[in-house]
Amino acid sequence: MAARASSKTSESSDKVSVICRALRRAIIEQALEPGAKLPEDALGERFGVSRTIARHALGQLAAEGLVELRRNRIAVVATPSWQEARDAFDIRIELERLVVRQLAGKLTKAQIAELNAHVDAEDRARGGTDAVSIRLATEFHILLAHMTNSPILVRYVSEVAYRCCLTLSLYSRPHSTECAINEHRAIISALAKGDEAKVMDLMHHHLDSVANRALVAPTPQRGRDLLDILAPYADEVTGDRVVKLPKVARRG
Amino acid sequence: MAARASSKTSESSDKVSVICRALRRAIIEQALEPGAKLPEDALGERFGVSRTIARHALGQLAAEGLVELRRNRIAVVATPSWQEARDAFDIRIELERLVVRQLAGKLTKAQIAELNAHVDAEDRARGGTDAVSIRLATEFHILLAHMTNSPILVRYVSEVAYRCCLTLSLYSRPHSTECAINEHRAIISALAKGDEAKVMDLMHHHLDSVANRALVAPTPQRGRDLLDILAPYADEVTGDRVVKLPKVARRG
DNA sequence: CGCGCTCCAATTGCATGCAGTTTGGTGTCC
DNA sequence: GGACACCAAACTGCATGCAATTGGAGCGCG
Repeated sequence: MAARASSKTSESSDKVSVICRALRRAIIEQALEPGAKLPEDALGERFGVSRTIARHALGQLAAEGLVELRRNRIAVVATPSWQEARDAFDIRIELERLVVRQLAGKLTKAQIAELNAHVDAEDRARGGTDAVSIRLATEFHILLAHMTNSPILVRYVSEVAYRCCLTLSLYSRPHSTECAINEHRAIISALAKGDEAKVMDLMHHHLDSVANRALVAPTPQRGRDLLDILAPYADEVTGDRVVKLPKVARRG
Repeated sequence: MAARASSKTSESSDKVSVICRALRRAIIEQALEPGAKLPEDALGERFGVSRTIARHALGQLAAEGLVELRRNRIAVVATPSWQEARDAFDIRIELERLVVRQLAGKLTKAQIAELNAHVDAEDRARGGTDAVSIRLATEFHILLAHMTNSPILVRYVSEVAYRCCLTLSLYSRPHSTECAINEHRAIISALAKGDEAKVMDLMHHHLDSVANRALVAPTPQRGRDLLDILAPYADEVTGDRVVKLPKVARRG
C-alpha cells in the first residue's frame, strides 16, 4: 500500500488552502517572523483574493497555532512563550515516539530508500541557510509520520512540528545541523532493524537534544520586546546621551 | 475593561466561536450523528447569522477533525473509519499519559476537590442518557489537561478527546459508565499520592479499556431533520431574541 | 425495465459593501 | 515640553449578492 494522501479534512485545492500553505511556509522559513502583522487586506491583495478568503485562511492558521487572532485587531504571527515552546516539544516527543513505535520493522525497502534520500537532501542543504535546513529537518519527521498511514497522527505531528519550527526561530541560536542529520540516519537504521525500543529511545533523545540545543535562554516576556532588541542600536544613535524610552514603542 | 484578554488562539466571543461551540457540543452529544449534513445556509438560519459565519465555523471544526469539508459539497459530520478511531485513541493515550505525568503530586487541594466534584457529577448523571455521561467523562479528561497550565496540551487533548467521543457514537454499544467512574477516582487518588508511574499506568489502561469496550461494531444511523436537532442549541445562541424559523424544514 | 441525458433547484465559492472598533496623529491647554 | 481630547484613516466583523458547481428528478431511448 502506497502512501496515499487522504484529502479528507485538509488542504484540497481551494484558494483558502493555497494561501494557508503559502503563509505556513513563509512562517516556518522565518520569512514572516513571530509578531509580524498580517492584515486581511494586504494578504488578499498580495494573493489576489478577497478579504473573505484571507480571513478564512488566517482562521485556519490560528487553529493550528501559527497565527494569533485578536478580536478587532490585526492578526499576527504567533509568538509562543518559552514555556509553550517547551510544552510543544514535550508533546512532540510523545507523538513521534508513537510514530516510530508503529513504524519499527514495518517499513518497505522503498520507504527506507525514500527516507535516506530525504536525509541526503538534508546533507546537501547543509551549506544553505538555516531556514532551509530547519524546514528539511522538520519535513523528515513529517515524512515519517506519513508512513504510519494514520491521517490523524500526520496532522498532529505536522502541527506540533511546525509550532516547534516557529519557536526555533524565536529562541534558537544558529545551530549545527550535522548531529541532527546523523541522528536521522541512526533512526532510519534502527527502524529498518525493527528495534522498537531502540528507535523510540533514539527519537526521544534526538528531539530532546534539539529542544535543549534550541531553547537556551529562557528569554522571559521581555525578550521579544522591541525595546530590548533595539537597545544596542539605540546606544549607537544617541551616543552618550541618556535615552529615556517613551511609554511604548509599537512594534512595526 | 473587565475583558479577559485570555485565549490566544481560539474561542473568544465572536459569533464564529459561539457557533463552533454549539456545533461541537451537538456533535459530541450525538445530537448530530456522523454523516449528518451541515448546509451553510441552514446553519446560518438556525443560528441567526449569515452563511459567511456558518462557513467559517465549519472551517474551524474541519480543522479539528469533527467535520468533513468537500469542495462544492455539503459539509457533513465526520465519519472516522474504525482504524482512525483506533489511531485517535492511541494518540490520546500518549497525550493523557503526559498530562498525568506532569500532574502527579503537583495538584493543590482545591484542584483535587474540583476533580472529585466533577466525578461526583458524573456519578449523579449515571441515570441520565449515555450522551451526557460520555460528555461528562470526556470533560473530566479535559479538566485534567487544563490543570497542566499548558494551552497546547489542552488543545490537543480536547481535540483528540472530542474525536474519540465522535467515534464512540459510531462504534460503541451502550456501555456501563460505572467502571469508568471508578477509574477516574483511582486516577485522582494516584495523582494526589504523586505516584507518577502508577497514574500513568492507570490512565493508559483506563483509556485502553474504554477503547476496547467501545470499538466493537458499527451501528446503523438514521436521519433526523437538522433544524429540529439544532433547536435547543440554537436557543442558547440566540438567547431570548426570537428567531423566526422561516419556510419549511425540507429534507426528509 | 434499466440506462443515460437534460435541465433545474439547491448549494457552495467568492467578492463586495457597510457598520463598528481600534489606531495613530493633531490640535489644544496646562 | 507633556498630557489630554478629539478626529480621520485603517482595519475588522459581518451580511448580502452573484456566478459556478452539484445532485437528482424527469424524460427519452434502447
